[in-house]
Amino acid sequence: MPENARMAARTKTPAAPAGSSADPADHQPPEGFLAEFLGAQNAQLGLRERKKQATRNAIRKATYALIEEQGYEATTIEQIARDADVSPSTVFRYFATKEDIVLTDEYDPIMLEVLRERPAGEPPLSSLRFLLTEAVKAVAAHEPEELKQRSRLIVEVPAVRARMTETMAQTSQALSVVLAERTGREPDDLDVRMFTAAVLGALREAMIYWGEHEFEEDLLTVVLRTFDLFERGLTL
Amino acid sequence: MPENARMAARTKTPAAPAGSSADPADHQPPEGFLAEFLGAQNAQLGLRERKKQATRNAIRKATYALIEEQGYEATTIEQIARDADVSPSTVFRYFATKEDIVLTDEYDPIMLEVLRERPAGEPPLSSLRFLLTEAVKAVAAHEPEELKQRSRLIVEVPAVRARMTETMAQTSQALSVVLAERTGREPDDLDVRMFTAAVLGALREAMIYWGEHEFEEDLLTVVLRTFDLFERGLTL
DNA sequence: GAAAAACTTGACAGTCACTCTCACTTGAGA
DNA sequence: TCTCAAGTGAGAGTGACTGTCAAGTTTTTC
Repeated sequence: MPENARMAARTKTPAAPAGSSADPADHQPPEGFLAEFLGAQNAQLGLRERKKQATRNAIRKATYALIEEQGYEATTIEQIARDADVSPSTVFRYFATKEDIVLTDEYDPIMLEVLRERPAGEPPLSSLRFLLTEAVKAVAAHEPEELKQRSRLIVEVPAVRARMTETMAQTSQALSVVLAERTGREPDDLDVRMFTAAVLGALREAMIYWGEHEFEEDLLTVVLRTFDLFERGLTL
Repeated sequence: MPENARMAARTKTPAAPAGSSADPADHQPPEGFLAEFLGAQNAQLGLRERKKQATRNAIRKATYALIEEQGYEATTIEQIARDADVSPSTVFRYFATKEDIVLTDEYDPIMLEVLRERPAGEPPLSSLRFLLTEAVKAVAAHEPEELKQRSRLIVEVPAVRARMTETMAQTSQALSVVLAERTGREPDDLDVRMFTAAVLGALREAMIYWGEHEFEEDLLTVVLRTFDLFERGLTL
């Protein structure tokens, strides 16, 4: 069920055959290298860990289905638990809040890793541009439907939006630490923190805009516009 | 985390008469013109309205006192209601969420008014700089203790921080509309929205930084640093 | 391969923010 | 003074979330 999506991501790259890599991976990795990290993980994991993954996915899948059918507010944890064949306690063991069931993704640690490996002199803004456009590409390719449903919820349900903002703020913090390191500053340098917060704040807005406008444009396009604006020094 | 899908329900805020600044009740010190608006309001209001103000203040006061003494989480609505001499129902009539009791301020409509009256050609960034530094000055002068306690809560209590972020996002939206108007764009122009979101995102970070560092610097100083960063084109 | 250790789960009871309804009171205006 | 709208308290929910404990299940150890 949920595994197929995961497996598909692992073996995918439908455009370019996996075995014979036509491109010698210069600095522009093939479509969504981020996604590969994900699949690579549950290769040879213990039974316990695999079961956990399955439960997690079952909960998320049940949640998305229920919300699709009856809306966010009307969907209770009890219903989710029933449909996912677990107890309500278990749902809360996997997700701290109801919003998290919808929002949680696990790209963060990967992004940090990738950020650390960017060329030494690269300007922070360029690093972020690379990171975030790649992330968007990966998500858009990996789970396009979830992405839209999630955006819809972010626009419509204040609690979900608030929770997303909070997780973005956490991401911002983590990115700041690495950026500070890369530019030789204290880990909690105010300028770096404000810079990162500004970028992520603008991206949040871009994402909401995208959802409000019924996904007319590509999300990637909107994100690129964000970075263009920053590259112009944020002059209006 | 509780669901706060309501909000917006409250906020009546009288429509700030633009020219009628002839206030007979002038018991408020003239620091920061923003503060004046506030005092001017409950001058000659009906008994009903004055009672409402009193109730509102009683609730806030009780809340701050209880939190001071036993912490945010440990403070329940029931306790607040008891101390403020009202029923729990009434507390919720005045504040949509528990967080709002701590956060609510009514500067927003004033800021919009002031923004509209800024000189025509002024660059958006300068307008925002003026607005927000004035707002900070006003709050710092008007209720310095609340400001600190609030900042402490914002740093320590995720729910409060999330709620503040959400209200800042609303402010951002409102400011964007006016800024768009002033620069001759569509009301929901993406660039303007991203710009405003970036500025407010950075300010949020600055405020948290200020709280995390035990208020070593002036809040105003930190805010000015934010605008300086933007004026330098956000180059790190 | 069995027993111990470590982890995961469901059941259950409880707390608390928040909603809704309804009868009652109080201030405003005629 | 009378009338009506607005504000209030009481009370009965709902549902997210927490904590605890006994009963499984997987992993580790000998």
